[in-house]
Amino acid sequence: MKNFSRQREAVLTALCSTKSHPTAAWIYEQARKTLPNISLGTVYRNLSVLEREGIIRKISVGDASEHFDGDISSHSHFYCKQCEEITDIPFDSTDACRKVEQEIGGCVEVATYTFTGVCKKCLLGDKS
Amino acid sequence: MKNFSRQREAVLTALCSTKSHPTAAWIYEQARKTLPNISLGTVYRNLSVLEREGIIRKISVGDASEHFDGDISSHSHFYCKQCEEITDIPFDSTDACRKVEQEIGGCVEVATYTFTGVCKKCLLGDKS
DNA sequence: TTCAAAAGTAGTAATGGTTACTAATTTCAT
DNA sequence: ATGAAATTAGTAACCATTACTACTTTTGAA
Repeated sequence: MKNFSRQREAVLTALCSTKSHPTAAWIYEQARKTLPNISLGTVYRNLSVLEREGIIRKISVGDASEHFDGDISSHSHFYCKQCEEITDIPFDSTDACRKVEQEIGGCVEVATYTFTGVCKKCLLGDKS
Repeated sequence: MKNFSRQREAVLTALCSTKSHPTAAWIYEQARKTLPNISLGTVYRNLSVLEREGIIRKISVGDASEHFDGDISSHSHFYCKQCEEITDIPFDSTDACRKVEQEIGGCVEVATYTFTGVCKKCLLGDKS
């Protein structure tokens, strides 16, 4: 375990405290509760470092901003385009990664499965 | 087949003329060859309309800008983070979509599988 | 045909997420 | 301790995308 700065620790702690796949802005707000002077740039830089180190993951669902995930185990995501929530799906992609590596003769580091649609809650609650 | 405006037609033609999963900027440059006065905003608006209609698809690989795909058949993508090229993988997700729908009790409209890593060309050409 | 409503457009301004920069602070190996 | 390397707060800049506006084109019913 590396010796993280207080700021990096706060960013990681905030991210790992939730399953909501938050944005940098959300993590910034959380981290400010323990480090009121932390800056947004620091949050972005540490998220970038943590992702490069393979400690966290970045998720792009197609909306305005990037989301992050403290859970790096192989799983997938469902994005509800109505309520904009991202939920985990227990769908492993490890086998597919090996297959794709053979297919392309390259090296696959990360697989991102994103299912987009409308969640149960929104389907029921919304008469549109 | 709808009756598209010349601009919308040019955007769709440009996108369908390549397998490179281009950005809005690239499509804009292509469309300008036939419609020199087309504006970037028009390209964005038409891409957005075409996507909403299900005629094209938007792809987020995690880099700075969105990419688009004129091929809406079910397939996956490999993104080389070194040369930043996006290539097609013949990996169907239809069955997985049905599974996920049962899993969450919602409705899945699109599945995006993105494999990220380093492609064969970059692995061989680069001694890093 | 005619003409008003609807749809689409070019050009430009504004937005907002993210990155870059700078001077100051902290960390850490010697 | 001490100097180099890493990190930070704060702010400015970047740039992909969206919003806005006045104008043009299309459409469809009378």
